[in-house]
Amino acid sequence: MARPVEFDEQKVLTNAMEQFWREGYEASSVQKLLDCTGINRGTLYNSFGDKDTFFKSCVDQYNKLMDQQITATLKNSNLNPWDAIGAYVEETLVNVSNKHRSMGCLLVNSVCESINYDKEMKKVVRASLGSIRKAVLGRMKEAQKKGGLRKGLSAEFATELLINSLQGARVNARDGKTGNQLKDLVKFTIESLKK
Amino acid sequence: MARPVEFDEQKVLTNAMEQFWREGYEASSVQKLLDCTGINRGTLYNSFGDKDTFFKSCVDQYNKLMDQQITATLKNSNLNPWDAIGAYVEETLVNVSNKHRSMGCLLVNSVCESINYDKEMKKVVRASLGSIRKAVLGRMKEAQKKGGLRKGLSAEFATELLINSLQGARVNARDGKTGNQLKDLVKFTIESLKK
DNA sequence: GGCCAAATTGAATATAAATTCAACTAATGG
DNA sequence: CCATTAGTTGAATTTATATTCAATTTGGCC
Repeated sequence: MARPVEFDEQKVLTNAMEQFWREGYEASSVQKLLDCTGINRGTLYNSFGDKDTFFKSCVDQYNKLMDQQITATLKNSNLNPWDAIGAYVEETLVNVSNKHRSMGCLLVNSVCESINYDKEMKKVVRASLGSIRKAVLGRMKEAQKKGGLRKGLSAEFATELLINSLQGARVNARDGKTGNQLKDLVKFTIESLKK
Repeated sequence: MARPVEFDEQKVLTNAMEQFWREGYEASSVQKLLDCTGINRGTLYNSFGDKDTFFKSCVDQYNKLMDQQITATLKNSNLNPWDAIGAYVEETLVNVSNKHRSMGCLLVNSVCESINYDKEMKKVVRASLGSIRKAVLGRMKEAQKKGGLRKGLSAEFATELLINSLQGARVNARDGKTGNQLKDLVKFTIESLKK
């Protein structure tokens, strides 16, 4: 029937995602996206739409990456709440390539660059932040039920505290801190939440 | 002798600083900088150099703002270390206009957007982060000397923990959190550092 | 084998970006 | 009151940028 696609959609999305992640939306020109993906100008527009649409697809790709990490750690029912949270920190800050770590977090970066994003774009950016929050909150509630949360602390506030620490770490990651330095920072926060 | 300058340098720098702060370096076109400062194209290049140079001057302007806050709080010798740190948090997260709070921190935003900045640009961006760190560290050492720092905690590590929390708060500020919500997050971190 | 549907290509277009510059303007001192 | 010095102006230039499109290619199906 029709001519088959030549590019590998996953590879294209992953490479473009890394470009946006490293340099942000504004500094990632279409030319740079073509260079890093290896696809042609027209192919990009034909298969992925304009730059805005493509960016949203790349954020979706990032969300999948995050979801994999969340599923393997926070949502791992073999782990107790604190171990799951610890595993998530280990996974996202330490067991990650230097390349990825030094780029921080695409979502955090986007929030810091975002003002001109349209409604839908902001929605996509916040979706993943929301799913991390939700997964953490579930574990915090569980920890609380088991009596493992410091007294006077709500599961909701504990969640915000952890996420604040994680987001700070993602900024510090871009500023050159090592995986272990970042882990130590967040682990201290976690200890302060435990009973 | 010569024709006197018509623009107010401080106002120009402040308005341009806010433009870069809100939208970042890449999204702030020279046209936008002309619009928000009210000066003419040629005047900008004549008096402030090219966009890179102008941006550096705006970061310097931001550094002055930060230094004022640091001087009034962290370096206020009438306050004990923890009160000085608390006052700094109050000053930067609560006693600040909604406009400024919602933009987060120019330096944090720049770190998250920075990859293309040249050496000198990164140097300027990091200068202020360094001066906050230094001022906090001074107070942490003082707190430690007075026996106010939690045992087993070095002044250096406590400083990194506080700054991590503050940087997380600056990201959350851009995500819409209120001054009090941000303060609560950072204050909890501070409490976890005290004896 | 020839035809069709869809993918690929890169040149062409349109718009916006950063920067330069020559003409113009304003205040001051001789 | 003119010459001088420096500031102001916006049009002109150059370079990027995003996007479109008509021509071309490809592989399967009748």
